[in-house]
Amino acid sequence: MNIGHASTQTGLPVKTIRYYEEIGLVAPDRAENGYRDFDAAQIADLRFLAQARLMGFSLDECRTLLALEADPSRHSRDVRALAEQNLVPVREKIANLQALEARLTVLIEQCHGDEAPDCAILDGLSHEASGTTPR
Amino acid sequence: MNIGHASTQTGLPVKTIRYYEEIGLVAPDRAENGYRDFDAAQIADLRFLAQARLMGFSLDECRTLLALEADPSRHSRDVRALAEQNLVPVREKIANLQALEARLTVLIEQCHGDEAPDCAILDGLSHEASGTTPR
DNA sequence: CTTTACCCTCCAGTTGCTGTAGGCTTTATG
DNA sequence: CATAAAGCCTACAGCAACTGGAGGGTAAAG
Repeated sequence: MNIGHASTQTGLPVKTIRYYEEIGLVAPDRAENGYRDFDAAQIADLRFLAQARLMGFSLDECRTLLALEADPSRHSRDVRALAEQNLVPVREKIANLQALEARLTVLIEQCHGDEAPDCAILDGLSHEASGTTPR
Repeated sequence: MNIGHASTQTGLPVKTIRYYEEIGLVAPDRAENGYRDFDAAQIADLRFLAQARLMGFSLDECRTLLALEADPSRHSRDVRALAEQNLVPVREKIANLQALEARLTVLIEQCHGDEAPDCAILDGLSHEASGTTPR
């Protein structure tokens, strides 16, 4: 199966598939004309990758997940640990974004949104906070 | 005020401040020894930038916001439009992350997390979905 | 006087792709 | 059968927004 077909089968853009090969996530054979040739197992891997990416796993985590999937002596505990690790930053991001959304919404509500230059949003950005420690 | 001091005053890492200069967001003077020299207005700009970044604005949007802040003939309507534009992807991201968190949580709950290889998470990644259209 | 702490510039790397250029191969159409 | 369109290939550049490191000058402290 050539790369275009693999793309329609997995939902991954052609470029992305080539990239995944480049970084060693899949290793398709090559036909005589140099075209990549994916077999069923590799298509399954690509689908797995697509799902794992959707679930927020990094490509590096995906690599680990693929290895776990291929390893019959794996422990589900290890997979679970990885998934739990992944959940932490997701929850953090949600919390941060919600806080952000709240602050922005308040600022927007306070801004008149008219011809005048006075603006609660600019004021908020100017006079708020300071003193977070830099690295 | 040299860059280290500017960093403690604004909470921005030294490297980031240099980067902001490189892309033209601030233009500090230079002392005779070549050190950057920030005045009060520039420190205020950096603080503004730090806040705006925290609020999720891109550096490009920050540039626009800084220009609006400096422009006495601005209309608060324009600022508000920008802030509202910014809110849309924030809300999208929240929704996506929440969906993600839900799916991941379910998978984790279903996974035994023991010595055995059977794993609901791997199964979920393998057998779920397909057929999203590639670009 | 030497150590330590800052400062400088320039270059490379990060993540996960995406776009473009230049050039084969295969397939469809006239 | 000739040509054109589609699909494949490689290789390089670029995106956001920094971060890290090398290599070297300057300034404040002991």
